[in-house]
Amino acid sequence: MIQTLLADAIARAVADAQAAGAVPHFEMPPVELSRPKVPEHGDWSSQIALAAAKRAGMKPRDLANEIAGRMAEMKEIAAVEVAGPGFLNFRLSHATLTGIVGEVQEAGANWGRSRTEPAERVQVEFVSANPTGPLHLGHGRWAVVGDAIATLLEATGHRVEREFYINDFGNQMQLFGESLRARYLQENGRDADVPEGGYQGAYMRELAQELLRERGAELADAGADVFREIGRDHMLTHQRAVLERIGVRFDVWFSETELHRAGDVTHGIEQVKQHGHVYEADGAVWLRTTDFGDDKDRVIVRESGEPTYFAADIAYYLSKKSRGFDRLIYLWGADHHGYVARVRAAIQCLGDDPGTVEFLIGQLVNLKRSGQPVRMSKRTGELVTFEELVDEVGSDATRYTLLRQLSIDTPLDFDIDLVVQRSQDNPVFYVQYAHARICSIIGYARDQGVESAPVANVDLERLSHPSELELVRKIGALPDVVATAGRMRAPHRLTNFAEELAGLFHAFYRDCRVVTDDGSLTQARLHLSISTKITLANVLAFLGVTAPERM
RNA sequence: GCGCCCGUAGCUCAGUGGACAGAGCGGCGGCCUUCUAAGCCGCGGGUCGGGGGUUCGAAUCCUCCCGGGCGCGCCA
Repeated sequence: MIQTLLADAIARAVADAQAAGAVPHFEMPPVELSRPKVPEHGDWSSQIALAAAKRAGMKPRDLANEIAGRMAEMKEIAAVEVAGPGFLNFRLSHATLTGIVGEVQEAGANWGRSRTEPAERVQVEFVSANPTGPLHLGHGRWAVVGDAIATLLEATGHRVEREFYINDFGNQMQLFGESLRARYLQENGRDADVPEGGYQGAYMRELAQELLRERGAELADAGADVFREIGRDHMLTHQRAVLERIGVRFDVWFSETELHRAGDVTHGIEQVKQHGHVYEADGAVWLRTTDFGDDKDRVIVRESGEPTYFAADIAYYLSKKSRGFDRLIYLWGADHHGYVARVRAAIQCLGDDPGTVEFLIGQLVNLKRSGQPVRMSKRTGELVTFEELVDEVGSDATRYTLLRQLSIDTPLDFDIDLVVQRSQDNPVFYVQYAHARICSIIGYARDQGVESAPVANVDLERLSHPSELELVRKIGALPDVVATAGRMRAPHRLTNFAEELAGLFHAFYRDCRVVTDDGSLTQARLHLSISTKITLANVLAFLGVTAPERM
């Protein structure tokens, strides 16, 4: 890759200058290359001279000049200049630049992927909803984001497992079972009331009707826990189906109840006791999480002898740990951020390194319709489910919108009316349109009897128009963009890239006609189009969005 | 009160300590006998919430203040 080549060359130039006595010896900071915003600053730029000037005891510009003088001969570089306070600006040779078009085609579907050393085995846990109701938009956001982060990690060379933690234990589940039983009895014409604080939503009635269709009246005498189990399974099936529809698949569905049944929670409590940090007070068992920065200590076994949810969290962590991952990523909603400190503290109470565990906290989603907030409340049943949203909006637009502009730190406004519009308000179509347009051009060329020649036989150096070269530069940036997006767990960088790339393609389309009488130019532009198509398709694939051939 | 997050154009938001802070939308005005007008071009628009500090250099890091979101159970 170009930037590693340049970085190595810079390091070598510094070493040469030191050997020649032109530059004193000093410890080199890491060499970073970036793409300047303005074309006048070249294709790649490095601030190494500014960063190292102090250590070298030289003026930045002098140091930069020493480096530049030793790199001018490189065949990949057309020019290297020192600019501003001491930036090194590199302009690639025409052959190197246009050669990117060939690189892309060689890589094909792998264009944009890279390796990270060391490669890690990573688990990403996300969504992790209660099976007491349908998924809502918040869950949908985490589903899409978690999946995209997992995909990015895979694209940068890591091995990833996606896991859904099923919160199917405790009072809420019991209440859910009782509520379902009441609805079922009502459907059978019996007298029953949904308990105080129970689940009133319309979906509970539908679920009861579903049971009636499947099982008739045979459950009339069954207890709440039977309904709890059956209801749980039905809700999970529904949740899984919606997730499938937006292309999110989990490798593991992990049940909290199973954790209890297998004795792992009890075992986990024993294990944490062995590390100290545990004491008894007020009849309960506490973990001294304040030893590791938590606000207050936390109960792990209640006065009643029941383990707390937190105890299950510890057991769950131990389960993850026992499965041998190098890194654990938890993706939680903002409403759970208060738990980060205690889980992290618990990990330290177990003597483990919290550095291998990441907690990504995402902000909430405000659903709007024509600018007006849509109220969502599970209890009253007045809610827009994620499924209804996908019905109305479609998978591509849903995914894209949820991934876009998503530093997950920012609350997201999701306006249904804007998202369903097939217009400029909706960037997903802008990007998809560029892809479809390219397909159309390739089809047109074929109709004109122009088939693309093997890229090795094409004179890519015929590409010279500014719009062509800008497009090539953008295409060449994909591996770097993917690597950064993965490292920063920031999939929205890919939507930004996709929109910029689409924009540059449209500019190219405006300025440069692909199919002309000039045979070699036609081939060069056709291959530029093909490489753009590959790049767009790969980005969209990383985002889980389709790349249509026609629109 | 304490903790975490946020505050960038009228709106929604990009911006990994670097060069004059960007995009889309909205507003106005142009471009289809030529490869998809779901497109392109032009015009406007900013005390990067505010004050201090660190740095050769700050929207970015530190600190205080203002404004907003979320969280602070032996619930899950």
